Amino acid sequence: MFVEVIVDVPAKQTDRPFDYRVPAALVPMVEIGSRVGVPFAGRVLQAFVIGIKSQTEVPANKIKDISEVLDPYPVLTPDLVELSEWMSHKYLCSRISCILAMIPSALKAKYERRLSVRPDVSISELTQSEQEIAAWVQAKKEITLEALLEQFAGSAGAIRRLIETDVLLEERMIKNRMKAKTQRMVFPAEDVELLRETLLHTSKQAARQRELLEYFMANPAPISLSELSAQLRVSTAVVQSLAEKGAVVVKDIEVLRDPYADRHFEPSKPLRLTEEQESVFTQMKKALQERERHSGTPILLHGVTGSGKTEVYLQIIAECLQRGEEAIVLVPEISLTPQMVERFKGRFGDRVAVLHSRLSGGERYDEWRKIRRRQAQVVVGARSAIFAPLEKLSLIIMDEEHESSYKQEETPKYHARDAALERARLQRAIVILGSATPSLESFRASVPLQKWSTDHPEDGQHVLRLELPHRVGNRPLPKVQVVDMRGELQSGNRSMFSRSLHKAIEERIERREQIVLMLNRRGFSTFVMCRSCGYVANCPHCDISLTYHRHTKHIRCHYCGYTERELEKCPSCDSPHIRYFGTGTQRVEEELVKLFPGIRVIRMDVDTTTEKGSHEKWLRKFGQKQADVLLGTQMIAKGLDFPDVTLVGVIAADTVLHLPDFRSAERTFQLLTQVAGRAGRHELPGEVIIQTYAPEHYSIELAKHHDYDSFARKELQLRHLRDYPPYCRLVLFTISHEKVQTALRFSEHLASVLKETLDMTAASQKERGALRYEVLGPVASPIPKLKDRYRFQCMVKYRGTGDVSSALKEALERCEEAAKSFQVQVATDVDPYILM
DNA sequence: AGCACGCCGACT
DNA sequence: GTCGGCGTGCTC
Repeated sequence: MFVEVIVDVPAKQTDRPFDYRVPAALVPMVEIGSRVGVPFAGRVLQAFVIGIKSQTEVPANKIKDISEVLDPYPVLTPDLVELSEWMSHKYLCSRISCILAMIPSALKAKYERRLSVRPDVSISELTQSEQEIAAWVQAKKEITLEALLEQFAGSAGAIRRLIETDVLLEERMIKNRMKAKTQRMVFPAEDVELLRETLLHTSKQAARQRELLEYFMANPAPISLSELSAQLRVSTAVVQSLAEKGAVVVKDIEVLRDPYADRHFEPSKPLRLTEEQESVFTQMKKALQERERHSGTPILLHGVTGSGKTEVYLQIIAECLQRGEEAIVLVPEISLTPQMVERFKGRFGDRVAVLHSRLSGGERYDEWRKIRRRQAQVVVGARSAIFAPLEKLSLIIMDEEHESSYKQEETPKYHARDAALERARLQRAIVILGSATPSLESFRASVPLQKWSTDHPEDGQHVLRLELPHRVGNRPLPKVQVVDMRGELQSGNRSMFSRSLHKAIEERIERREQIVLMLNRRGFSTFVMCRSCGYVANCPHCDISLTYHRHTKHIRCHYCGYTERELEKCPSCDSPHIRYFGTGTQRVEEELVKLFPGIRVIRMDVDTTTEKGSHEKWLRKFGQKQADVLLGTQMIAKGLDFPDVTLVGVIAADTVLHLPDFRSAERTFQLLTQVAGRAGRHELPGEVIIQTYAPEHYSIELAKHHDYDSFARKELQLRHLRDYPPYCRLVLFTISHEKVQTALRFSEHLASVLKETLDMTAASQKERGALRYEVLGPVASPIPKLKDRYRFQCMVKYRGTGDVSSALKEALERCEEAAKSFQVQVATDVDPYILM
C-alpha cells in the first residue's frame, strides 16, 4: 500500500504530494485524512494522507516507509481533504496552510529533539569540551537539543560531532501539545454475585465498605471517584480496600473538557411557527429531502431583525437530525454569545459542540474530538467551524451571512461562505444563508421562489431566496429618527449628543428602561496631536498615526506594535499642549457621566473585553439591569436581545462612509439596520436615533425606512456602473520591500507578467465565452509603509467563468525567482474585503 | 523550512 | 591536513 501525503513544511517547493510506502503493520490504521509521521530530508515530519494507491511511479531507491500513524481517527474527513485542494487553488495559497486551518491548533505538531548519552559509551577518550557536554547531558539524563545549544553556546560543532559519533543518542519526536484530561472512575464488578459474595465476607466493623457495596449492588453504573466520595461521604481508602478485594476496579479514563459544564441549559421545545416561518420551513425541508437528487439547493433567507430566523434554524436542524444527518451552524464570532449558545444547547443538549476563539486550547481540542468521535451532531461555531469533521453533514446554516468576519484576513484568506458552498457541493448538503441585510453578492445571485426552476435552472450559480418580511407577533420595526449634526452645531450645540438623543436618554433613565449606544469606532480620532503646531505622532516604521492607550499611558502602532511612553511635550515645538484623544468609547463615557450624573454605563470595547469571559460578564450585568446604558463599538450591534432596551443611539453613523472602500455604503446600511434591530424586540416599543453629518446619503436614508430592497437595487446599480463586485471579481496583490524603488520596480514587473498570462488564458478560452479582465496598478498601498517596508498594490479585476486562478498562479510562479532574489514579499488576497 | 553536501579560507 | 562558515539544491 502506498499513500500520497502533504508534508508539514511551509515552503513552496514542497507543497505537492509525496509518495510513501505503508508498512503492513500500519495498513489497517491508515486512511484518507490520517495524520502520519514520515521521514523527510533527514528528519521525521508530520504529514497528511490525501490519497491511497497500490502502485507508485517513484523509483524504489527513493521511496520510504511512513514511520507512524499519529491519531486513532483520521483528522480530516475525505470531503475536507478535497475541500483543501479547492481552497489552495481558489485562494492561491499552499495546500498545507489550508489543511492546518482545518484542524485545531492543538494538533499542529511541534518537533522536539531529545538527546541522551548512550549508556555503554566511555567518555574518557573525548576532548575536554566534549567531555563537559556529555557530562552535562548525563547529569540531566535527557535534554532537548535547543536547551543544550543554549547551554553550550558556541560549541555547536562539538555537539554535532557527539551526535554524529553516536555518543549522544538523538530521539526526534512529533509532539502533541495537548494532553487529554483524565478522570478517576470506579467500575463495580459486572457480576452482582461477586459483590454479594464480597459483602458476605466483609466484617461488621467495615461499615463503610459494606455501605459502598450495597450502593453498587443498587447502582451498577460506573461513577467518578470524586462524585462517589462526595455523595456517600466515603474516603478513597474505602474504595481502595474494595479494589484490593476485586469488587471494584479504579481506572483513569480520558474525559473531554466541557466549556459549558457548569452551566445549566433550560430545555426548550419547538415554538409554534408563524405562517411566514412555516412556508419558509417547508421549502427548506423540501430542499433537505431532495438534496441527493438536486445536489443541494443553496437558500438565502432574507428575514428582518426579529423575524424569528433562529427558530426556523432550530426546526430545520431538528429535521436534519431526525434523518440521522448532521448540521453546522456558523455565527459571527461576536454574536456567539451565551444567549446564542443557550438556544442551541437548550434545544439539542449534549448533541451540540461549540467552537469559538474564546475557548481555551484544551477546550477547543476536546469539542473538536467530541465531533470527531461522532458524539456531536450539531456544531455551532465561528468561521473555522465550517471545517468541523462531520461525516454525515447535510445542512450548513450561516447566520448573518453578510458579516465581514467570515472572511479570514490571514493566510489562507478564505471566505467561509464560499467554503460552505463548496463543501455543501461536495457533500450534497444544503446551505442556508440567513441575514436581515444580505450581502450584495448573495442577493444578486438569489432568485425568488416564484421564478425558481422556471427561469433559473439549478446551475450552482443561483440561490433560492426566501423571505420573512415581518417581525414575530407583528411587532413593528422601531421608529428611526435621523439627526443632522451640522444643524446641531449651527444652533449652538457642541456636545456629541444631539438635543433629541439627550432628551431620549433622559426619558429612559426616568422610565428605568435601557439604552444601547453605538459608536462606529473606525474613523474616530484616537491619535495624538499638538495643539500648538499640529504635530501628529506617527509610527517610525509605518505610515500610520499612533494610538493612545489610556490604561497603560502608552502610544502604540496598531499595525507593528511599536510602543512609546506618552508625550509630555511636543517633540517638534516643545509645546506642552499635547492633546490625547482617548478611544472613542472612553470619550463618550466621560461625556455621559458629565451630562447625566449617576448614570450607570457599561462600556464594551477592546479594552474591556480582552479578558476571557468578560464579554459574557458585561452582557449578563446589562441583562440583570445593573446598568442603564450599554455603550460599545460594532460588537454590540449583533444578535443581542434584551427586552427592556427601548432606545438605540448611533453617535456618528457616517464615519465609515468616507473611507476609500467600495463597500462602505453597504457596511453603513448593514450596521445601522442591525443595531436598530436591537430596539423594541419585546412588548415595549423601540426608538432609534441616528446622528450623522450626511443625512441625505442613501445608506442612511434607506436604513431609516428599513428598506433593504431599495438599498440593494440602488447599490447594485452603482456597483454595476463603477464595475465593482458583485459584477466582477477582485484579486489584490500587495508587494513590499525595504526600498521604495525595488518595491515599485518589482510591482511593475508583476503587473506586466499578470497581463501576459491573462492574455494567454483569455486567448485559449476565446470560443467558450469572454473572460474580461483588467490589471490595475501598481499604485501605492493605502498604508504605504508598514514595518519598515514600502508597499504597492496591483489589482486584477475580472468577470467571466474561466479559470483565472491557474493563470494567476502561473504569473506568481514566473515572478517567484525574482521576488526571492530581491527579497520582495508578495501577499495575495482573492476576493478581498479590506483593500489596504 | 531545514538538511546534506560541497567548496573555500583559517588554524592546529 | 582538519574545522567550520555559508551558498546551493532537494526533499517520496
